Amino acid sequence: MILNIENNDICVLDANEFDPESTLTCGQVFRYGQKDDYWWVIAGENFAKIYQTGEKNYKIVSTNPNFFVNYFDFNKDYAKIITELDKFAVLTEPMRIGRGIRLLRQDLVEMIVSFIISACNRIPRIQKSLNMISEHFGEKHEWGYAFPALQELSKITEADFKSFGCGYRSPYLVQTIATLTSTDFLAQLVLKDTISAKKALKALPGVGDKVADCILLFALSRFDVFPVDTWIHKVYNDEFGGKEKNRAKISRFLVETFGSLSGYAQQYLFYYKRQKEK
DNA sequence: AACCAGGTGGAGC
DNA sequence: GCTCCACATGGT
Repeated sequence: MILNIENNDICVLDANEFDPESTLTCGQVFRYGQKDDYWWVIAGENFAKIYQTGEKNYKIVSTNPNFFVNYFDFNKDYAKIITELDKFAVLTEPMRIGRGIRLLRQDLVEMIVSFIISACNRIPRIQKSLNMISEHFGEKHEWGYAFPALQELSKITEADFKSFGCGYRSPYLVQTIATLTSTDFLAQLVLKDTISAKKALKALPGVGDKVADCILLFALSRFDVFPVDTWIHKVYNDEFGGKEKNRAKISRFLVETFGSLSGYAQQYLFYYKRQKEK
C-alpha cells in the first residue's frame, strides 16, 4: 500500500487491499452512497469522496485526510490477514467476492446508536433513521449533516426518536445516551479487554450479544468477536452444516474456528451471503 | 393480509 | 441456565 497525502487529497495505491464498494456496502457502516463517479461516506463530523483514478488507484478527497487514514485503517497490511484466512475453504469464495473489504475504525457513540437501531430492523430503514437523527440534531455542512455529538444526542427525546422511525428502540436510545452522558462509561470501556467490554456494553438498554459484538468490532477494532444475526445464522446453516440454534453458541463456535481473525471472517461471510441473495 | 427485518428484555420454568 | 413472547414500523 502506497499512501500519499497531498493537501486535501489522499492517493491510495494497491487496490488489492481496498475496494470502496465492498468496504462501504458490507454492512459495517450506514451513512454512505454512490454519486456520479465517486463513493461518499459521512463518519461522525467528517466527509469523504472516493474516486477511482486507475486500475489500482484511488483518490480520497476529504475534509480531514488524517482522520480517514485512520478510519480506513490504511496503515494496516491486509496481506497477512488474507493469507491466514485463505486456509479456510469456506472463505475462498466470500474472499473473492469481497476482495478489498477493510474493517473501518468508526466512532464509538455512533456505533452504539446505530446498532441499537439495527435490532430487528431493515437496513434501508436503519439508514433512514440515522439520516433523520443527523438532519435534525447534527451540524449542517455543505456536504450534508454530521452525525450529532453526544451532547446533542442527549437532547433527543423518546418522541423524537419515534418520529425518526426508531420504534420500540426509542426508550433504549434515550436511556443509553443518558448513561453515556452522565457517567465515565466510554472512558472505562476502551480500557477493558473484549470479554469485560462486552459485559459492560450488554448492561446498556437495547444492547445484547449481537449489538455488543458489532460495537466491539466496528468501533473498537476487537476482531475476536463474531456477531451472529439472521444472515450469519443462514451462513452457519448453509456453509457449516450447523445444527446449533442458539446464537450465542453459534458465535462461540465461529470464534473458536476463526480466533483473532473472527471479525474479518464475519464481514466476508456477511457480504457474501447478502450478495448471493440479490 | 400475514410475515419478516443485522434482536433485546422480561417472564416463567 | 433455558424457551417463549411482546415490542414499533414499514415493506412485500
